[in-house]
Amino acid sequence: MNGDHMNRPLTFIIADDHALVREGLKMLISSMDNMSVVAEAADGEALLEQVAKTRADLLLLDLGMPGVAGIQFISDISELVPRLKIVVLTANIEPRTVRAALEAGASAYLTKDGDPEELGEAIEAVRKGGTYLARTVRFAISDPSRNSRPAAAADILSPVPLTRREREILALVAQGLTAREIAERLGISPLTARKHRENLMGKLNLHSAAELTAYAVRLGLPTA
Amino acid sequence: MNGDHMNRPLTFIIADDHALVREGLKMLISSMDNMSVVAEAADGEALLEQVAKTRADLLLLDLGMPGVAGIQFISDISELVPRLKIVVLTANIEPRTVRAALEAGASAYLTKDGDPEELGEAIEAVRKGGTYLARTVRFAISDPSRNSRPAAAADILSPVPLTRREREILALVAQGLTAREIAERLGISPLTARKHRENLMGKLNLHSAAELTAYAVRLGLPTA
DNA sequence: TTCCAAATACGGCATCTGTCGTATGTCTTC
DNA sequence: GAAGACATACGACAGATGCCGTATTTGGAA
Repeated sequence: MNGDHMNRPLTFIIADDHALVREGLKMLISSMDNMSVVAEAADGEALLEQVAKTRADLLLLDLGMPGVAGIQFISDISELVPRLKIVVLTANIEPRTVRAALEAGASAYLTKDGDPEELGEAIEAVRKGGTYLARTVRFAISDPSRNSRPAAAADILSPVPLTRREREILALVAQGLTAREIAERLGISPLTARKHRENLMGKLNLHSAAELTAYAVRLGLPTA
Repeated sequence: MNGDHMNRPLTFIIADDHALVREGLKMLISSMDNMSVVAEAADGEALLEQVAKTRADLLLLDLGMPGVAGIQFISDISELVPRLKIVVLTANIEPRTVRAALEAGASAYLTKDGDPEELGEAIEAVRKGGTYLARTVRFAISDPSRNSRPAAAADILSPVPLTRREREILALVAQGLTAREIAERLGISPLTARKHRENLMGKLNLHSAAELTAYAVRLGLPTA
């Protein structure tokens, strides 16, 4: 074992909206050599605050947090504090999301149902300046040609950037609101709300409110 | 009270589909006095196996597991092994679900975003033969000691048991299928599929496919 | 300043959905 | 064998949705 990383402990920020999960992760990380958790956050706002206040090396980020508009949040942070390595930790294994997270600046992508050992492997890889992908999502990137998905261009096509408004609409759809309710909530015409929804479905290659809802909930958008 | 609980450690089964979360919970519990985790399970089948094989005192059950048809699973287990105390651990805070879980035989109901201290409090309460409700869901139950007597108007919605077919339909709705697609999948008439869906919404007091989908996904039904 | 993407808004049309009925066959259970 | 729950099936009607257009305003980038 090389002793160079024995000097200064690696410092972590843990961002997850479930306190119990945070606690568990904290114990996991603290039980490793030379690792210490210096901050935690349960929502996007608190996270930004902690990122600014502490000088952590590594951010363990649950993509399913409230106030964390998914991918957008990653690019914001990695632009703001490039020094901070971001390890995404989520249940979402959609190729779209994995690609987008990496392109947004994440250094690693772990899934919650993966082998806990992967956490250590990911940390090691990231510490060395590399990247790491959970075994369960490697197929999403490594070999696109062997991916026998029928859904062609639309599905694959990379980050699928949603506009701010579209993300807002998506979150409301995920709560089960109709176009009319969304329109009322946002103070716009129902027809406009419908159009946004249409555009969303077009971009995501989905074809019903139910599919859109399932997608949004899986993405971790607030559903209540 | 007999002091025999100091001799033998309380034994746990941890059931959660996220390996990382399981690991975290295991460390949390192992760090407590006289507690030990004797088994874990990532899906319903494995859980039943472990329940039969080990003689654990306490089951920490994530309601969002695949193969765990929510509430039904709780009544099955508590009927099979009444000795085993069930602590529900989930993100779902719907009054309906809380009530249903308790009536199905759960001894405690914790939420993942609750204070980690609640885990200890719940275990203590359950060990003594009592029940425990997370602070965030206490509002859901007016009087936890009585559970068979309807009291308020809210009882119209109370723990409505879903039929097997309805749970099946619910899972398909959660995947974004339309009535017609569900009908094809199950080999029944689209009108029948619609009727099942209607009944579902009636029982759950929901009013759109999107709401139904959000509900199903939150319940942890498979969404892909 | 020009240009473009984003947000706004509207309409038509086929289809699906939500809500109300009614009805029949098959089980279990009493 | 009667009662009840469950699964099946159909119809009507209003409203919402999915999909196709078009068009105006606006704010920021080139």
